[in-house]
Amino acid sequence: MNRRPTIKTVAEAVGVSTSTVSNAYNRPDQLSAKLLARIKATAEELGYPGPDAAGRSLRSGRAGAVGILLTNTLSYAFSDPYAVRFLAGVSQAVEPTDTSLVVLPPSPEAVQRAHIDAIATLCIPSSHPATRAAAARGLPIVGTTLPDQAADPTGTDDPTGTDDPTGTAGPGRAPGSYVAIDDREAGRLIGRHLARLGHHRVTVLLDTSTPYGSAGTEVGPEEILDPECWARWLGLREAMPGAELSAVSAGHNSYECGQATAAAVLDRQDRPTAVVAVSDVLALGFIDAMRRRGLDPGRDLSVAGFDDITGAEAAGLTTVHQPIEDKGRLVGELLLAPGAEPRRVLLPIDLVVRSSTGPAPTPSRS
Amino acid sequence: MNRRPTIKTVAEAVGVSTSTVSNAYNRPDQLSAKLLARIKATAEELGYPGPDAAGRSLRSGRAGAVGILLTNTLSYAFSDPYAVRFLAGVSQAVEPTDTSLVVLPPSPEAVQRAHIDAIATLCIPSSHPATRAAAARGLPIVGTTLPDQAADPTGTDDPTGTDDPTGTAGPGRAPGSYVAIDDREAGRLIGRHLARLGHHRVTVLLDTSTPYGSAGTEVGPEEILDPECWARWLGLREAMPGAELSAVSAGHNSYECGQATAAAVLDRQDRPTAVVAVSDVLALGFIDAMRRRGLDPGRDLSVAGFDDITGAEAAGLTTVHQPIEDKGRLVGELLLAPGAEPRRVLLPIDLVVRSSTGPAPTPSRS
DNA sequence: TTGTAAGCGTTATCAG
DNA sequence: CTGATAACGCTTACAA
Repeated sequence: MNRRPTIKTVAEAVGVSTSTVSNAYNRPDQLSAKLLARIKATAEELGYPGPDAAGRSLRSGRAGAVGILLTNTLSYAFSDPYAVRFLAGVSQAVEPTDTSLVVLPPSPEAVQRAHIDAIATLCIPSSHPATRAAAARGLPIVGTTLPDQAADPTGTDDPTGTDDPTGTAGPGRAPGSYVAIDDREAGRLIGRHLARLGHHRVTVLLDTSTPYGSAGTEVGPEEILDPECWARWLGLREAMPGAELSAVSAGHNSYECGQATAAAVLDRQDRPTAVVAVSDVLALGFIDAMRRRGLDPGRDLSVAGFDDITGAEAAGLTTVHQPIEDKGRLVGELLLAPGAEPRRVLLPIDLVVRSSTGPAPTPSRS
Repeated sequence: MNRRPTIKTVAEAVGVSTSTVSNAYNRPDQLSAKLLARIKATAEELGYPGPDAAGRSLRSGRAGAVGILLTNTLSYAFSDPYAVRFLAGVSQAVEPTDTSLVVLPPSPEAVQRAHIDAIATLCIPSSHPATRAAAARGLPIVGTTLPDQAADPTGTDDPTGTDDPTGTAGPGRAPGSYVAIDDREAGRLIGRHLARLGHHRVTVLLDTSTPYGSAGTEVGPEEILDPECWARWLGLREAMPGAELSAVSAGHNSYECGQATAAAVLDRQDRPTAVVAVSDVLALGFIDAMRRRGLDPGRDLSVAGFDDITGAEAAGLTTVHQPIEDKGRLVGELLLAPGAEPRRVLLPIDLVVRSSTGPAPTPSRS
């Protein structure tokens, strides 16, 4: 039983040097057609499977893969429609280049061990240990949120050449590349919409993928400070200065958690007139729970979400639309071409009013 | 501007040998607590991000990742509910071990370059070039279909120690590890069900991820020979010996293709009394198209699918249930523990009769 | 067009 | 508990 054949085995068998064999795989045009054929043939014969991935990337410094760093468990990535859609977009971009996609749980260890050339962060703050691990490795990072001070809503696609070498922008690092929407503005859109409808008492459903509060618990505004994570909430508050806002932690970001949280919210004494979930999945779960109780979303209680995922339309959910798949695709493109200058892309959003929101009931407590 | 720090940089800075630094990361218990702390500290200080992935795996032979090889494009993986669910299962298994998940398009190149320790194939035949590439690399492979001669339906979970060293089993290779359902039996379940309902003329909707026929085309039975891919069809035929079976290629496996194919099938002169789609997505799309035309599934035409994905219940789709997520989880487990002996797991299936199938209309052509 | 030689960063082995 | 040494399999200037 021999050991697995290497480039050397093949070279010896053919009677050429290892570099020639290497070239046969990496620069086929540098060889005479004859030789190339002969090499490929004996390689086949010997059962040489082609250049070893580890050896190759140790030498070349490239891994041929990009990573997506998720907030939650891996399996979460496959249960959240938003994440799934986003990943589909990334795939579209990387596929033609024979680059593979590595999905990563939010663990610094996993990030360290991953064989990747660049990494994108999905809903995970830049302060998270796993994100830091990526930065420490010196990997090009592409974010999916606006950095800190919710930037000026200049317009779509603004790859300003204006580099900020001093990094005076935020606390610490200069904001890198990203593809994002203006989440704060999205919050404002919903806020203005609800205000216009006369809502004064609204509850916000937050997911607690980031460690603020725990499921079902009420969350005080002072805990919601990271603008990178809670831009939507901040925008909402901004647009409804007079309203009585409360926040409830819904657990993690899923349909089931949306359903479960409904119980807590609907039974409250001072039931709000509107509920805003930080994501559509949560909102859809909430709506489902309402219907099961015989409540009519938009009449008995207004519900709004964010993202406009598949299913939002069917459910009549008022939400803020964003081009999820495009976002993924653009992220994929940035991942593949990690230029020196950070690139920044701002995607357009739209308020989509459907039947789940309606005028606030008149103040007379039913 | 220095080059990126390595294990050596750290070793020199601390004044120890590289092996000690390596141990600090791989066998922390082999060091005095003091030294370990000192090493970690200077590593931090120097910005050493921990052992480099490429170097480490070149030396150790492990990549710390497993791959999933898909039939279709990468983005397909994220649009097919079956695949998504399966991947969620795999994730659950691998996540606790800090192993990452690499999703691979069906390209031999991608398989060769991938940094993985084992690979699972999802709906891709073992004869496919990409699968062969994996075999050539000597990667442990876990399949998700029964090898060739649809095995004896012994029961659930039958990790027979009975190795077949001579490989007399099939044409060529001995069947390796797999986690599968008896797809042929699944076909029989549907077939018997339809036969019992009096159906004689049925059309099968096939996806053409494997290169038999092209979208919308009628497919002759002689082309449908690979039992690994079309076990469901074979089982169906087996259970309906008297019936007039036709097969239609639906393009790829998606809701949209199911919808589109409906047009072709419903307009036919000799419209069948029942349609069996090889997957639920296809069937759900088909049903949707029927409803849009004012046709009532189960009354005007019976429709059945396979897999019992999320949404099948809501649509009232008759189908064969299989534990998709468990399948993924089990595959993940086999991937992590690639023993020498192939392990084989057969998962249980159930016919789930819902409203989309009903008695065949009486022979009088309406 | 092909060969030579020098590592890439790590870890296993074995000795101290 | 720590250190020296030798690979691991490959790529890439550069030289022939």
